[in-house]
Amino acid sequence: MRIATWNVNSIRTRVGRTVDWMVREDVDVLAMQEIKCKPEQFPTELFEEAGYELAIHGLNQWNGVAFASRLPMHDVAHAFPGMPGFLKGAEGPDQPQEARALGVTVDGVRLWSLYVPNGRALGDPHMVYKLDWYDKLTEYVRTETHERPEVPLALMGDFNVAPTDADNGDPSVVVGTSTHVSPEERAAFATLLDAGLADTVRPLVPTGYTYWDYKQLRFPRNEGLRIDFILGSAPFAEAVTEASIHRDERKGDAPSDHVPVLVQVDLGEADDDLPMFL
DNA sequence: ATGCCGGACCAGGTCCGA
Repeated sequence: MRIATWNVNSIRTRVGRTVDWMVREDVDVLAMQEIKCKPEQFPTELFEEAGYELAIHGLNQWNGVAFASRLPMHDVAHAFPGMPGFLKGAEGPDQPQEARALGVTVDGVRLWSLYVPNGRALGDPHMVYKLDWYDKLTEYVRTETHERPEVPLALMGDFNVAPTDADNGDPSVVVGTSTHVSPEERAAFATLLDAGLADTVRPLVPTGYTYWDYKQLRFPRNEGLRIDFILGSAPFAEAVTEASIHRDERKGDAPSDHVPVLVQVDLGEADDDLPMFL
């Protein structure tokens, strides 16, 4: 199974190149972020013509997550348990949830398309929200991997953290003043992994970024960030046989500022002729 | 660098992103 994630930064603007890439790369399941539309506005036709069905979670022009899959999707969830909400000008629990998470099960694999809050600035209430979001996501992963350790689980999406200095090639993103690289955000990301996930791409793709700012010639200068990940529980991560970051998708007309990240997962199939009797 | 791009709203100006 070939599984990918892509922050498309408006699916209505990017539908052509998104479907073209999926067909070219033989993608079975794509997790999208920042679709920036409601389900009734989603351009479904090109996906369906290419043989994909859709699961869409969008509330307005902000955020929005979706899946396109060639295989049937089950158990669709519009939030993970305990997922925080956020309301501008208000703090505290029980605020309305934004469209930042979508869960589906495909071929026995639990998949999430996640758009982690940006944080906006160090000290901004939105940063408190971001860190709380990480806390609650971590708690979900702990519970899930403890209760169902045999179920392959993958968190895919835009995590809005560059976990190490090697993941930050943007000279304007500086530890001490910038979001995405602060010790608190990096600790939150590390704690999420400690809950039972592995970065499935890094071991196979040791360098490269997944995002370049539109401004300041960041892409031609290759001054980007690696903030888009496919994080897998043990049974998922052990089944990853290939991984790639598709830098070329940042080129050409009207690209997203993010590029897709793809893994090949070879999970044991019931019809395999493996020597199970051993 | 707090908005130099780019998208959504929807008609000129604001909000948002990392």
